[in-house]
Amino acid sequence: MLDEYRLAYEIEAPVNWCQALGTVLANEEVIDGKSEVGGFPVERRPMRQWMLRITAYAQRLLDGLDALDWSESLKMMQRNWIGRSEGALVRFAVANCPPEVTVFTTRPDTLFGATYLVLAPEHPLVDLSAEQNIIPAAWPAGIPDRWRSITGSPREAVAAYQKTAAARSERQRQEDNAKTGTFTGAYAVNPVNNERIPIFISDYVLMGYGTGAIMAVPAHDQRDFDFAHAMDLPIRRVVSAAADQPEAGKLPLESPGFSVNSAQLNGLSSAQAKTRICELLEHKSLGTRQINYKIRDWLFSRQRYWGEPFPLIHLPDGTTVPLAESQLPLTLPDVKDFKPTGTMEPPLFKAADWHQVHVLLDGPPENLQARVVPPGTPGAIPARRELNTMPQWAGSCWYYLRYIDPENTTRFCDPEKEKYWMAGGVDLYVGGVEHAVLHLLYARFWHKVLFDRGLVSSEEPFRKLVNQGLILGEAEYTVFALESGQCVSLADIDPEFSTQVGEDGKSRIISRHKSTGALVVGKACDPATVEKRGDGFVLKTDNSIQVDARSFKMSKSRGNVVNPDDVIAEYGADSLRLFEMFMGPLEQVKPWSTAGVEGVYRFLQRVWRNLIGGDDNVFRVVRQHADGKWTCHGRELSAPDVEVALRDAAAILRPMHRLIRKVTADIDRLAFNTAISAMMEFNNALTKLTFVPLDAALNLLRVLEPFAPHIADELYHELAGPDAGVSIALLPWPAFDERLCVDEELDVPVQINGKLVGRIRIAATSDEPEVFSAALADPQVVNRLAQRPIKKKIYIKGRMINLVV
RNA sequence: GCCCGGGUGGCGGAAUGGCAGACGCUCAGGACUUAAAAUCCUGUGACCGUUUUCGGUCGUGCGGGUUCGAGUCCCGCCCCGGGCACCA
Repeated sequence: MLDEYRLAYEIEAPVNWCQALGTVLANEEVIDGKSEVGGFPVERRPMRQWMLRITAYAQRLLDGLDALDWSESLKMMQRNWIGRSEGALVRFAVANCPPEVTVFTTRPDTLFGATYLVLAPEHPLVDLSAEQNIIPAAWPAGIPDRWRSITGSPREAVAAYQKTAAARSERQRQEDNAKTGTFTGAYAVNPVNNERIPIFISDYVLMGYGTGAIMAVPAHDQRDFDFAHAMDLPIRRVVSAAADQPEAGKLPLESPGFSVNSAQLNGLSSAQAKTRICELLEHKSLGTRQINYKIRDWLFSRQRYWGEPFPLIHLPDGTTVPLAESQLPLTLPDVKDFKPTGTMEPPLFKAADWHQVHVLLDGPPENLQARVVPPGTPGAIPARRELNTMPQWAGSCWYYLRYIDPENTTRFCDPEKEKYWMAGGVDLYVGGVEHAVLHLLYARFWHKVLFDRGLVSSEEPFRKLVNQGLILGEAEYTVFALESGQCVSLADIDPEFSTQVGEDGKSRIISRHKSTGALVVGKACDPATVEKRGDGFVLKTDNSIQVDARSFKMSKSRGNVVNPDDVIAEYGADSLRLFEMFMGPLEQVKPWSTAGVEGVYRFLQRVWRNLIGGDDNVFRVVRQHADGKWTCHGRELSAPDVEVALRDAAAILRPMHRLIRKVTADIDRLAFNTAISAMMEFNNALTKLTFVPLDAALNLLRVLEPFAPHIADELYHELAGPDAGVSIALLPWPAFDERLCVDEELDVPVQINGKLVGRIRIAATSDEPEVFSAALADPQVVNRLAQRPIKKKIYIKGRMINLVV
């Protein structure tokens, strides 16, 4: 319960029904009138469904974003979805008719410019079957013809328009911005100047937002402006862009300015006028300040088998009570057929022996619980289980909490463990941006509910969030051709491509020839047949033909899907994993490259060969024992070999410390690609050695382990033998010595006036005067200076010398 | 239209205001091989000159600016990707 309202409630309302999926969907799961999963058409249908009152948390979901370490774009998506807007409710009396029309406006300062009202076609005050509607029996005298959509009575005109509007899907409404509507025959009275203004209905006003009614200010709103033009309605300027001229700024002027033609508001800035008019309206009880949100309640039931069943029992008297706690958790029944029924009934409807039950009611009247008992139990009444199930988001709203304490049988999670792991939210959460207004919004909502009930210690679930970039399909080159087969340059076709799915199920890119308008069809071409020319790519055989080069989102119809199982089968899971991290920055969108996987696969093979030898079984890892003896694969090294081993150990010492430092720092900043480069460089250095010191080998494996765990552990066991322990993953992370990360001698570049002229070799310990004298002694530098006097000397320690002449 | 993110070789990308192009892919040449694959070595931003080992000029989407020094900071554009959009 929240403010006397249940957080979960059942309501009969128009919902998003998707026939292809056989279920209803939440608003968040519908994109441009199609299902988010699969892209199937979605229609509005009235159904009785469960809702969660996420709107009650709208403001807190908005406020909570500020402190989160999430990308600005992701926060923006949530802010847009929640859609807070500040404004006022204003009540308009209807002439000769008892009901009032209440409108929501974010621009109450333009009230004097309201020259008509518009109601959504579904608005209750124009519902012809309702007792209290505002439609008069006959048209008022002298109205223009174009105000009426059809000849006939106002009731007929309204009914006709409602019918056309209902036939247009939301998608059609969005695509067609032309303004249509009809006069209702009724007039409203503008409360600030008592002017009689006509009331229209039009589908540019949506029933689902605000009050479903607007005051139209055509001078300061593009949509109202368009409608006023279509209906020949008066346009009255009430805002000027400049304080000192009454007519500044072209109409429609939507940006704030200074009030004009607005009686007591004249001269005020739009912001001041808003405050003043709200005070006035509130004083006269004509309106109130109001904050509106776009977000709607969350439709939480689905007609699917695979989902958590609701622990609810419907009683014969029509009431619904929770299942007895002793009978939780409620699990799905075993069924043979779990497919959608093809009707609007959920699949569980078919499990009659599961949902038809007998129950006993326990507990106080305001908190009844239903306990399922065998039929024939004295006092038992017949009842029915809830047939809908929860959406897939239900589990993802709390799994991160359950992971903390998965074996707990009495609570969802031990409070002590919750405090330890969740202090301030999950430390780092990595996920796709496609969850922006789905999982990431829902989970925040649940978490706040749990917080309010004292069940979790933080108000937000995910403190830091990183969106990994989408992996696109392999780069493709597309050449366009006419139906005759003649190739057309990219420059000669309309840059707006569209995609068409052919009879074979494959999609093709099509466009039109710029001058002739003829159809051109895109066709993939081999990368070997194109070359770079200027900003783009052209055919090698005909340089006048430009081709399109880009990567596309993987999709079945395009046929560019890469299945990770196939990659694993060919290169192994380590290679796949490693390559995904090597491709580039985590958050960036990047194209797939099978040749690239080959590259990291070769790297792993080189590591293997460096450490335990290849087919030739030449073992190279050497270890020094406590008694000073050196062995390689159990054999003692000869004296000359010991010399070599000592030299190799000295050569690899500093690179090894640098490797550990680099990987440690890069993991911290999630720069996995550069961490892997560092390992590759180190491994290349190992290749040049005759003998690989054991600690260099083990440290490489230890830092490689998080990236390629299987091969790292395998090699570790090979090298460490019986002392290996369970896994390299359990060994502590290696330490590095900052002093051993710097070479004893450095090459420092020398610039004259910012231009590179040479480089000098200095000891790492050299101070500034020593460096300058070394630089000025360098023949190359002396030559380039050509006797010119030095005005300024700049030395950036260990990195750069710049001499200004 | 509004709001984010991004433009660096043939490609993916690297670079606390300090040697642009690390690392990998691709391609070319060489070694090994009867041969091929695999592997190893060398080269691989563009242009120009000596045509050798070398030297020069230009170069991080475009145009300006700050600075001894700019891929990096500032101002103005262009292009690409993503999100939102009849929400009053």
